[in-house]
Amino acid sequence: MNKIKVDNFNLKETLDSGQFFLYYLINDFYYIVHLDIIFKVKQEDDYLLYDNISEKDLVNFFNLDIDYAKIYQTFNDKYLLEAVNKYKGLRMIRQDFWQCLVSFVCSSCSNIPKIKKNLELISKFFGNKVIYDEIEFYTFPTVGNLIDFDKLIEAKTGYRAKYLYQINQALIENSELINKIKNLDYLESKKELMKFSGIGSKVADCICLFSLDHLEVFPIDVWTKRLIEDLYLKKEASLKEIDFFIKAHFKINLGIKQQYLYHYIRHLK
DNA sequence: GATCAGGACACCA
DNA sequence: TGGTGTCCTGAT
Repeated sequence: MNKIKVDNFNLKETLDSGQFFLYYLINDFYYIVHLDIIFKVKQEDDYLLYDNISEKDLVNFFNLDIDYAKIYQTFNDKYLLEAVNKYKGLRMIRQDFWQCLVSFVCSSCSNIPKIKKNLELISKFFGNKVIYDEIEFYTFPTVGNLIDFDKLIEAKTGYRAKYLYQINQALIENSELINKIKNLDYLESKKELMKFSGIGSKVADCICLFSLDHLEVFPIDVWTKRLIEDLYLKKEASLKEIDFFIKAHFKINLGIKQQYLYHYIRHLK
């Protein structure tokens, strides 16, 4: 078992914050499905115990090389401070682009348990079976493998099945597209993503933030819209007004602030 | 059964 | 640029 010291990191809050879905808590370890590898990790105070992943990849996955103490200094209002007080160590996960894309196409008009179920079934139907610690897992299917429409329906993805199928086909036909999108700036990559059916503004923003390192993106869904309206504006507002407020008020580290506020508001209920 | 949801799209004005 | 109906599924 490997061990690494961490600062400002909380494994549980990070995984449970609705940014990443394919993980399982078994015997105190989180087993994480990251493309074609399954690794496990457990937190003991300021240490992570981990196995089946290199230190470099672990640090990369959990963004452990980012100095969150500095970021917390930019938290500029009482709700952010309350949030960081409660959920200190919640970090952005640096996800794989493809796994992230599939996850957030599934997320439209859905909820976390259902997205998990969709992804588990997609892995089961299109991924490979792996036995790890005598437990059966399925890897996440690689790009181009979602070629059976009926199985996508069986994975309970509903009307999103055709979106997944079409996007997968498009990526087979244009193998350079992913690399191209990865190298564009935020607005350009968002524009490219939104050319796909099934990816609108919010889903594109999530993909940009969670897998393309565009950390200044603040995705606006009904939860974040509601929280800006309820906590800050004290009135209903259009998406445009909300967007304007967010940039003017939060200024920097928008993606990370969004994550803290989102987590905070979801646990108020 | 009916309604609603962490959204997108097509169509309309 | 903004408003409405429809799309699968699962929970209530």
